[in-house]
Amino acid sequence: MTEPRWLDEQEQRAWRGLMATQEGLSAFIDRQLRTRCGLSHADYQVLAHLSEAPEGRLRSFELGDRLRWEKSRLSQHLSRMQSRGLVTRERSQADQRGAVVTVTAAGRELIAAAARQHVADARDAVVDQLTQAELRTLITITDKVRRRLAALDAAS
Amino acid sequence: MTEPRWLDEQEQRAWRGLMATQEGLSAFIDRQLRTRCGLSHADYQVLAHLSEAPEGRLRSFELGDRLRWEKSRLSQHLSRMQSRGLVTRERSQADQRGAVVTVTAAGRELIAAAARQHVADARDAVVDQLTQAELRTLITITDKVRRRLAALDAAS
DNA sequence: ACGGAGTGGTTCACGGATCAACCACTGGTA
DNA sequence: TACCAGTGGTTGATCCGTGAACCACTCCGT
Repeated sequence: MTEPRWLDEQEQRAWRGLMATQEGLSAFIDRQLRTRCGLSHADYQVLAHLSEAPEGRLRSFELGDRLRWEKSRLSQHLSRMQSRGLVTRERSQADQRGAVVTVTAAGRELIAAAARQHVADARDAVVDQLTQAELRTLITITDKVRRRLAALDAAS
Repeated sequence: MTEPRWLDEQEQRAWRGLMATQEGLSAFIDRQLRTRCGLSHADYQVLAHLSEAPEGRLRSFELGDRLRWEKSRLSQHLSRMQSRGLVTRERSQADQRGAVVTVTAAGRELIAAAARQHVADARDAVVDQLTQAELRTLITITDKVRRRLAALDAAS
C-alpha cells in the first residue's frame, strides 16, 4: 500500500460526490423526521423493524442484528424510547436471559405518520429525481458495494 | 402529505440499498482510517482541506464553510487536534476576531499516509467495483441528488 | 449434576456533536 | 466618534455512540 493508483478526474468526481451526497442525505432525512415527526432516524429504524415484525415484538438481540447496532447502543436507546412510551421491554419466557421488545400503540401511531414522511422524503430527494435506468443502475451499484463490503468484512 | 405514493418493488430496493450502503460505507471508511492511520474520518477531512490550502493554513470560518460543520463542533474538534499536535491556531492579523489554523509537520505526515489509505479504500470498496458506465451514472445520480438537496435547503 | 464456556443484556466512563449563551472584535451609520 | 448590529470564535450543558467490564442465565461435555 505504498503507492496506490490515484483517482482520475472521473473517479474523483464519483467518489467525492458520493461522500458529499451521503452526508447531505442523512442530514436531510434525520432533520425531516425530527422536525416533522419528533423522531430521530434511529428511533425510526427501531420502530420500523418492530412494527414489521409479527405482533410488533422482537427479541432484543434480533433487533440488534437487523439494525447492526452495538448491543450497548441498543440497550441505552431502548431505555430512552421506553421512557418516552414508544416501546416496552419484558423478560423473555423462553430464555430468562433475554428481553422482548414491543411497540406500544403510541409507537405505532408515530411510525405510521413517520413512514409517510419518510417515503415522501425518499421520493423528493432521490427516487423521483432519477430515471428508470438510473434507478436500475443505482440498485446494481449499491448491490455491488454492499457485497464488496461484506466480503472485506468477512476477510478481516 | 396524508397519502404519498408508496415505493414499488424497484424503488424500494434502490432506496433501502442506498441507505444500507451509506451506513456500511461510512463505517468502513472510518474504521480503516482509525485502525490503519489513527485518524477519524473527521480528522481526515480537516487535514485534507488544510493541506490542500495554500501554505497549509485557513481561516477557521473558511474551514467550517467547506466542511459544512457547526462552528462549535469545529472549535472543539480543533482543540482536540491541537492538543494532539496536528494543527496550530493563532489569531488572525487581518481580523482580530478570527483564528488561523495551520497544519503541523506531524499533521502533514499523517494526512499523506492517510490519503493513500483513503484512495485505496475508495477503490477497493467502490471505484474498482464499477464499470465505466456505472461510474458515469453514479456521478449523474449524486449530482442530481445534491442539487435537489440544495434546492430543498434553500427553499426552507 | 455440575463446571465452565458462551450468550443476552445492562452499566459506566469516555469521546464526540449540538444548541444556546456568551465574549471580542468589526464596520456601517448617525 | 460613539453606537450597535452583525460576525468569528469559545464555552458549558446535554445527548448520543462506543468499548470494556460486568451479571445472569443457558447449554454442552463429562
